[in-house]
Amino acid sequence: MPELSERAQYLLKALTERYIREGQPVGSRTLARDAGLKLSPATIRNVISDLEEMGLVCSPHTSAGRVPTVLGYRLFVDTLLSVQPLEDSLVDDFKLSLGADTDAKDLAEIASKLLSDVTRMAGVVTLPRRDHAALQRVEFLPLSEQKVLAVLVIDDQEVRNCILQTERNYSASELQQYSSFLNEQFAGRELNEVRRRLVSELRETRENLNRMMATALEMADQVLGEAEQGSDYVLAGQTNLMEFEELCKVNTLRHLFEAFNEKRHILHLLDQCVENEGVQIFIGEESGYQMLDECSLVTAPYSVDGQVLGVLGVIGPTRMAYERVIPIVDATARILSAALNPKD
Amino acid sequence: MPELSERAQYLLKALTERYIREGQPVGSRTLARDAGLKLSPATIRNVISDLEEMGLVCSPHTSAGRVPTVLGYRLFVDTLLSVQPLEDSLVDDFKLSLGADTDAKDLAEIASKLLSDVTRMAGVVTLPRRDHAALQRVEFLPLSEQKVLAVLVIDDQEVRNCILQTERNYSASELQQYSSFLNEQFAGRELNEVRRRLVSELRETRENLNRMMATALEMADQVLGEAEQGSDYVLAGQTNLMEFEELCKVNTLRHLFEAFNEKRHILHLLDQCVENEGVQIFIGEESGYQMLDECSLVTAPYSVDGQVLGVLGVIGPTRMAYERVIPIVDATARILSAALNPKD
DNA sequence: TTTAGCACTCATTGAGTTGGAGTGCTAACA
DNA sequence: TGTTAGCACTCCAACTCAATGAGTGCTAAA
Repeated sequence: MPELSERAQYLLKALTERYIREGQPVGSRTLARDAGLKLSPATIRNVISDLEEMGLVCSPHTSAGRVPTVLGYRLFVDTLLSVQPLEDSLVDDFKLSLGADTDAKDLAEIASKLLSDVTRMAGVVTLPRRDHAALQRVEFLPLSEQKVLAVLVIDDQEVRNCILQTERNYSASELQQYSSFLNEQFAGRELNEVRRRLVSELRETRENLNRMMATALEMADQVLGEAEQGSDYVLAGQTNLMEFEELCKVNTLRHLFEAFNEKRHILHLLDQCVENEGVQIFIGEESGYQMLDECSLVTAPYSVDGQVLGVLGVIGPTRMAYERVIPIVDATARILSAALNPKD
Repeated sequence: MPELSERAQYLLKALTERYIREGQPVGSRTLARDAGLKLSPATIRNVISDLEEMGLVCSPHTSAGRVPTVLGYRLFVDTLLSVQPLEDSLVDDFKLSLGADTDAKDLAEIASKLLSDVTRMAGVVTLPRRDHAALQRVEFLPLSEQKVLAVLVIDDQEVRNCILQTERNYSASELQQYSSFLNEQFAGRELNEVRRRLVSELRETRENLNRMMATALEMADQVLGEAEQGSDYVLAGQTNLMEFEELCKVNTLRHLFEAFNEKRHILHLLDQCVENEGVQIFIGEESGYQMLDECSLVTAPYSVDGQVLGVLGVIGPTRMAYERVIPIVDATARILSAALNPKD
C-alpha cells in the first residue's frame, strides 16, 4: 500500500465520517464544503480518485458520490478514528445496572440489553466459560427411584444441578460418603483440572477394585459431562437492526436472524475475539460469514483475575458510529469484569 | 347473520382453499373452473357478491378477485374445514423426539422446534406452570460467608436452586435442621398451597417467638419467591415467518419480532388459551394485538393428570393451511402431555 | 334462476422523459 | 507542479403515459 498523503487521509476521514452520519454517497462538492479545507471540488476529485485506485472508496454507480470500502473503513478505524471519551453518567448507569448481586447469566443478559439500548444496535455477550473456575463443592441427594440429584457449586455466584439416572438406589448417607470423598479430592481445584484428573483416577480405582470410590468418581464424571453446557451467548436488541436502511432487505435479515438462532457461527466468530486483548473489530466481509457481510462486529473480552471468561460486543451495520461504539464496548467489558469479580 | 345457502358455503370454502393455496385474490372465472360446480362465472359473481355483503370476503381493489376476511376465515375454520388426519409416520417421529427423558424446558424446546419445522412457521410452547406440582423436598447447603444455597426439588424432572443472602453464617447442621423441619411440614404438598401456608405459618411462629422455625420459614419464603420464575415460553422458527410474502414488510416483521422479544403480550395471549380445552384459533385481528393483525395463532393446551400445565401452538400468516396445522398442534399437545407424565 | 354480453375500473408493466447529482477530462491559471 | 473552472457525459430517480389484462357490476335474454 503506497503511503497516503496527509490530505488524502484527512479527506478519507471526512468522507467516512460524513457517510456514517448521512448514509448517502458523498460527492466532491459536498466534501469540499464539509471538510473545511479550502479546496475546490475538482481538486478533491483528484484526491478521491487516488483513494479509489487504492481500493479505499468506491462509488455505487457512475454518477454517485463515493462510499468507503471495507478497506477504507479498516484504515479509518485503525488510524484515523478519534475515539470520544465516554460520559461519566453513562458509565455510572452501567455500573449501577451491573452492580446487582446476581448470577453470571443474569449479568450477561443485563449487559447485552445495555449495549443494545445505548447503541441502538444488537448487543451480544457470551456466557462466561467456567473451565478455570474453582470447584467449590459437590453434593449428591437421593431423589427418587434410581435418580440422584447432583449439585455442583462452582463459586458463590454459580450453582449447577443435574439429575443422574443410576442403576440402583442409593441412600442419603451413602451419597454423603461419595460427596465428601470427592470434595476432599477436588474441592478448590479448577474445573478442567478436575475433569482431567477424574479420567486418570477412574482408571486407577477401577484397577484397584475400590467399588465405593469408583462409583463416586463415575457420578462426578457424569455430572461434569452434563454440566458442560457448551458455550452460549445472549443477544439483545436484534430488532434494532431492522431500523437500518442498508439491512432492510428481508433476505438479508432472514440470514442474519437465522445465524442468531443457529448460534454456531456467531459463537465461532466470538471465540476468535477471546485471543485478542482489548477491542476487536470485524468490518463487513472480514468476518468471513456471508450473513454478516453488511455488518460490523465490535467486541471486547471480559475477564476475572486475568482469566478471560468471555466476550461481549455490538453487532450493527458497517456504517456505524465506531468512535462511539468502541468506547462503549470497551467500558462495558471492564464494568462486567468488575461485576463478576468476587467482591469480598 | 342470515343463513348461508349450501352453494354459498361451498363457494366460500372453495375460494378460501384456493386463496390459501395460491395467495392470490380469486376471481369468478377461476372459481368457476376450480370449484367443479357447473356454473358460469356470472352466476358465481352473484353468489360471491352476497358473501361480500355479509362481510365474509372482500376485494383488495375494484378489479381484483376476492379474499376471505377474518370473518370468512372464522366461518371457514369453524364449519367448513375438512381436517386431514395426520400421517402415522409424523406422529411416530414426534413421539420419538419427545420421548427422551429430559427436563421440562428441554421438552418445550424440542416441541417448539418440531412444530416450526413441520409447519414451516413459528412454533411456541409455554413452560409448564408448576403451581400445582408437588414439592418433593427442600435442602439448604452452606455456601460461603452469609450465603446459603437452597435447592428445591419439585419432582423427578425439575429442580431449582437459588442463592440466599443471609444475615449471619449458618452451619450445615443448623441448615439441616431447617430443611428437615420444612420437609416434614410441606413435602408432598402443592407449591401454591405451600406458598399460601407459609404466609400464615410465618405470622403464627413470629407470635410464638420460635426463632428456629421462623428462620426456616423465612428462608423457604425467600426461595419460593426467587424460584417463582414468572411464566415464560420458548419460540422456534421465527425466521420461517420471513418467507411469507404477506408478512415481508420490514415494519410488520419488526413489530412481530419485538413482540416475540418482549414476551409479555404473547404470554398474555397464550394464557387465554389455557382455559379452553382442545385447539383454539385466533385469526388476524381477533387476537386483539396489532402486531398479530396479519397472523393467526393455533394453540392447544397440554396437561398432566388433568391439570393444564401450559399451551403450545403455531404462529403464521392468516393465510395458513389450517386443515393441516390444527391436527399437528392437537397431536403435539397430546404427545407432549404424555411425555411429561411420570412414566412409572 | 342462470347465463351471455358489455362497459367500466383499476393495478401492473414498460417505455419514454426530465432533472439533478456527480464524475472524468482538458485546458487554463498561480 | 498543484489547483481550478468549464464542459460533456453518465446514471439514477421520479414522473408521465399508454397499453394490458384481470375482474367486476349491470342488464337483458334464455
